[in-house]
Amino acid sequence: SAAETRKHEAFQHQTPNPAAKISLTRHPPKWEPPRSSQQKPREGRVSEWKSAREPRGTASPSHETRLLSGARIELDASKQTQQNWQSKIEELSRESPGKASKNTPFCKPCKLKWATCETKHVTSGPKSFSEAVNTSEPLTHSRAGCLTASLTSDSRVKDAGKLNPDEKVQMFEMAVQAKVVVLTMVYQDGSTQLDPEQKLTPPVCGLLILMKNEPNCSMPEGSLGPNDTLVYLKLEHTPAWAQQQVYQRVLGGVCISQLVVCYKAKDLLRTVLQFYRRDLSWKQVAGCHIQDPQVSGWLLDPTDPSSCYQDLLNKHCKRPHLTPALGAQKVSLSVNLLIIYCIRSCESINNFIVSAMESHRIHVDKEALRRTSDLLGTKMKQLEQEAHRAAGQIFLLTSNTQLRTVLFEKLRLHERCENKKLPKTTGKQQQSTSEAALLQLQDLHPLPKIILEYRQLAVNDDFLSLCLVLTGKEEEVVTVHPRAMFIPQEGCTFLAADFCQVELRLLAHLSSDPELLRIFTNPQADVFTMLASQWKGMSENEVTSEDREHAKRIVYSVIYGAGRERLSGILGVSSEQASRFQDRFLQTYRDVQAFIQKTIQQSHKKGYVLSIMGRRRTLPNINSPDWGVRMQAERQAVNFVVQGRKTDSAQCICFSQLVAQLHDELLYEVEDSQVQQFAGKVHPVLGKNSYTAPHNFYQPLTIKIQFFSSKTSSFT
DNA sequence: GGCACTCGAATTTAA
DNA sequence: TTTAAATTCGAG
Repeated sequence: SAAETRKHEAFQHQTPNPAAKISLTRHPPKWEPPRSSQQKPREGRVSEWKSAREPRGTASPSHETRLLSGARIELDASKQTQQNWQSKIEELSRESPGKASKNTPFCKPCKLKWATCETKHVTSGPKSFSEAVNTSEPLTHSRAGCLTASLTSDSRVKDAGKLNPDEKVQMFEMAVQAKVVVLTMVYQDGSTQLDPEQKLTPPVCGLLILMKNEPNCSMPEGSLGPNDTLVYLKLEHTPAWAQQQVYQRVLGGVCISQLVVCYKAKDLLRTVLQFYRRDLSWKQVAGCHIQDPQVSGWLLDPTDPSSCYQDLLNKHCKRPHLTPALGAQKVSLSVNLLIIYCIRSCESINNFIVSAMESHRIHVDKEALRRTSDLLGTKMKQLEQEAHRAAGQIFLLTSNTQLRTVLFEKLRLHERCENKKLPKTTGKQQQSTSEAALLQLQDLHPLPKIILEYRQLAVNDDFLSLCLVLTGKEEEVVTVHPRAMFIPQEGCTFLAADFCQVELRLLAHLSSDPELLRIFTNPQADVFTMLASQWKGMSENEVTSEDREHAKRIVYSVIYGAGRERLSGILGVSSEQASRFQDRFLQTYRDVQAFIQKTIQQSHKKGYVLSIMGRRRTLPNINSPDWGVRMQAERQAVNFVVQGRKTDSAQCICFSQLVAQLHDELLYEVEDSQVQQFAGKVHPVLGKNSYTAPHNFYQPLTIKIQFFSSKTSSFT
């Protein structure tokens, strides 16, 4: 489904620069992304990425392949999806040759089969989704027709398409008056959202809707109450009045007091948002109240969320359930959804935020992307050659297995650093090629440094600017701005809000440790530097980057409950030293230790822990007789209290189009006229144009701000 | 036997 | 040391 979501747009997440906390990217005037559907879609936007499609395992992949792997993967997936659908459709065509010969999917603009059409216009432009849908529409007719026949052979299922006007009116009234609406998407192959997930989700052809007026669970399984109605509604591109009503009913939040239940509601919302892109905006979806049994199941037991609907039933539904014929089975399944509703105990979180986010499209500055791509490609090629030279052999730089062989079997670097402890891999206890390991080795041989630099380009994308020294004929220093390559909608601005060191702030807030709190009184300072100076007892100027890194690692280790062995592996020091660091930290911040102990104690007593938003995590193993199992549960308890609320915070702030969420950073697209107002909502400090922190918090929600202008490529 | 695809294990990184 | 995601690579 992710591939489906992204198949029409080159869309890429960027990780934040730790220094840039809120940045605003103004819409560059020279770019005019096509907004109206009348405009011609931009052509060939992604075609030059074709070369990036390469089979895995190629010994010496082209550098385009290595670049910006996010985009490559998405396009790759898009092509795969098309080809697979193509073969699937052809398969279906063989089943009914008469009709299907006309249905071979053609790429409309160039009249070629999808599989042979190399031009990517199918995958670009605002109309792409509907085009894709329309292309397979004849198929929808034939298959859905047969499906409808099998559904409507059950007299209880009404086909909305075959109702006479009076019945339609009746149905509409039912939809409005129903106390509960339960629904599921029906796919072209006759499966529904309740069936186990398939490798490739087939196109949606309609909805099966149960309008229930007796929302009790005492009905015999599979039977409808006298006032209940079951309707099959075909998904059509032009919203008919009935559909409009239903979707309004379902999505518009018209009757908020009434309940809509849908298993995997996010997929439904996303499908509807994409299908009715022109008629519906995310804002209309924002108010809907959908209960999602999948989410409820996860909330009830986050450790072991049921993988499919059947799992969920087996786990939470005590009744034995029958397996009747197809039509009846659908009824039974829908009714079972109601059973789940009856035993529900948690309020569903806002699926719509995620579905709106997943349906959103971001335009990319194709030229800038290509330039950057070439630039990074050149640099990486150089590094690759350097690495091969340093190693004395050709190997794949991205393969840790191959790198391990070169570093430790060929060069035997580990034998030359007996005084240092090199990290081992968690599983097999092999020599690690992680960053920590390479840092230890970098003075012994040129190769580790080259790999580190290479990984910075290939793996780490958490930079906003980077200087490249191209050692070609001339040396050249270039600055790259990955964020400048993404274009907001016209009249809009990207606004990125990044919580600064949320975990540490939350730890300070929860433990009320005076020393830790003191660190946050100075909003300008770097917390980890201050932390290092505080617990190592040196002045801030004396703190080296190594000290700072140690401080950072220790914070996380303490939060997650690492032992000294693990910590020594992370820091690259002896376990005695690691143990001393840890003791020192806990002595400096005594209330932190007290908080951790209190949390563990309470989890033992109650069997669960709560996040600040009141979300509960049950810990079945917290009183296990097995020491290892119990300790793991204790670590999970502390971890959930501190970490489990980042997600909660993300759910709290949503007044505008949330475009992406990455860990503790939220990216919004905001209308220019509302930027200031919105920034004020995200960050009260910005709204007041003052840096005074709100005094009712220990700053756990402080967000630093930075404006980034893509015009001048600079920060303010 | 070659080739494409899928899956799971192992490794690495981020927060 | 937790959770989540991305990637390689061998096996089917």
